[in-house]
Amino acid sequence: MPHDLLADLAARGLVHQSTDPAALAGWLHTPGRRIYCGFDPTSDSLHVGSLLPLTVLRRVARAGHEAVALLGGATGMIGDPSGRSEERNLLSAEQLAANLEGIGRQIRAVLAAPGPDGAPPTGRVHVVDNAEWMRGVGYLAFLRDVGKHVPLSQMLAKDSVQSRLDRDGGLSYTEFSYMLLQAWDFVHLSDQLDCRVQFGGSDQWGNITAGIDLGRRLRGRELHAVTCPLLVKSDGTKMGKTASGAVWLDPRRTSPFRFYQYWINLDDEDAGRCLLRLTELPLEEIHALDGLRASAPAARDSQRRLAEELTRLVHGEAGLAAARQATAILFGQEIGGLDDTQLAEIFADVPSHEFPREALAGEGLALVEALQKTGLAQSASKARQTIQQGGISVNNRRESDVARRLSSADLAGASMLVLRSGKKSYALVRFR
RNA sequence: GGGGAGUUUCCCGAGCGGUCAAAGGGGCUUGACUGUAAAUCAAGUGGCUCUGCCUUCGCAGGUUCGAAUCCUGCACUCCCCA
Repeated sequence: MPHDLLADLAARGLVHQSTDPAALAGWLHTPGRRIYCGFDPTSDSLHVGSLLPLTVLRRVARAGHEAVALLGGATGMIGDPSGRSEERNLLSAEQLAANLEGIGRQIRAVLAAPGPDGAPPTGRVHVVDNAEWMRGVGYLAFLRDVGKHVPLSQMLAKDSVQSRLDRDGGLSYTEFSYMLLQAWDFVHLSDQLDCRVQFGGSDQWGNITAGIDLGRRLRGRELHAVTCPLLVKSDGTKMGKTASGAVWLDPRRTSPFRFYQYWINLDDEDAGRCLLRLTELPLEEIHALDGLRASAPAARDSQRRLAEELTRLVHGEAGLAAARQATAILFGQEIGGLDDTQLAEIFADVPSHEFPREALAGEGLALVEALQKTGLAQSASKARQTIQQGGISVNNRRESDVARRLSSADLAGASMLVLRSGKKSYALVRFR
């Protein structure tokens, strides 16, 4: 277990900027210190992008300190303009409540999950919602107690404000005020929990320093900031984005299998960086994996290890087992000998289409039609072309006959069969 | 307000009145190679009851045996001058 939190973060490339390192190290010298990081309730699930700050909170709790996860129940009413090019749409109260409930549950689960050593973080974990203390604050009181102590020149100088003012859309007074709320959160948490460090993505620097300034002015207290670099892939795109959308932590949005596959598919450089930044594997082990990646890239040990660690962290052992099983079947040979329940489970997140049982009788169901109905091919013409090019498989066995018809002999389970286009696009066909 | 240029199939972009479903590039799909990678190479890329048929070239009309290509009107975009 790393005892020196800052050194561990730095070694893993997790520090982008920080306030005075010496003072920070001095404060952290005492065990049991509290460090907080905020999470925006913009959706009812976190996605891969939030994994970075979340795992940092785990590191905090593993290093003998206490992690404070702040849910933006109040700030979520406003919307953070940082890193945004346009004004945010306000969330409805119901939506906000659902989002808080969803991400709160995820945060607690991830922070309580066992690490690679089998043990969960030892440090205490606090999950708080800033609506708890903001709800009762009146506008006039806030302006007098907080706003009065924040110079407009400093607010205007923030990058997040500047970049928006330079744009056509500008930003509203509401979003402009966001940083005051976050600043007050920091001061409040320093009052209540003696929490003196705020951690966040590099885009949060402006908001965090606003809190530091406020703490100095209101309390004469020294607060600290640590930001991490934004997690981007080597091709410059955001981590966690795929062609089909974001990779979510919620298994209903992104199945454990697809979550696992996301990491498996990272290129070498990204896999190495993610091992370092997102997993809790010891540095020696990560360096060993770096070596293997250089000497035997084809083995893809890094990707596999990364996918295993993160899938276990987010979806538990059961989720990891399901993802592995699905992977073995999907990337294995011919599919067969499985029952419908297993098939349905493995292909849970794959598009499916149901045909009446009679479709299999007589001359059977045209493969072209099945491909079209399942959405694997956009039209019959495309379906034929793909078959001719050798891109279509039935139960993982390549099929090159354009006139192929499916019959009951093609069923992989009692009433299902599996179609595949190319290497990775699957569809489940059910007959009832 | 005056003058000019333009609107093409997912995007950019070429298109002689017939041989244009429409050059080329990008993207995307599939294959080969491979590491479920990258790069590279190859094929495909409007639809269908597919050696043919139908629908597409801003919109609506017209000329013509025949138009994305010519004419008229309308809409929108861009540039220059006031």
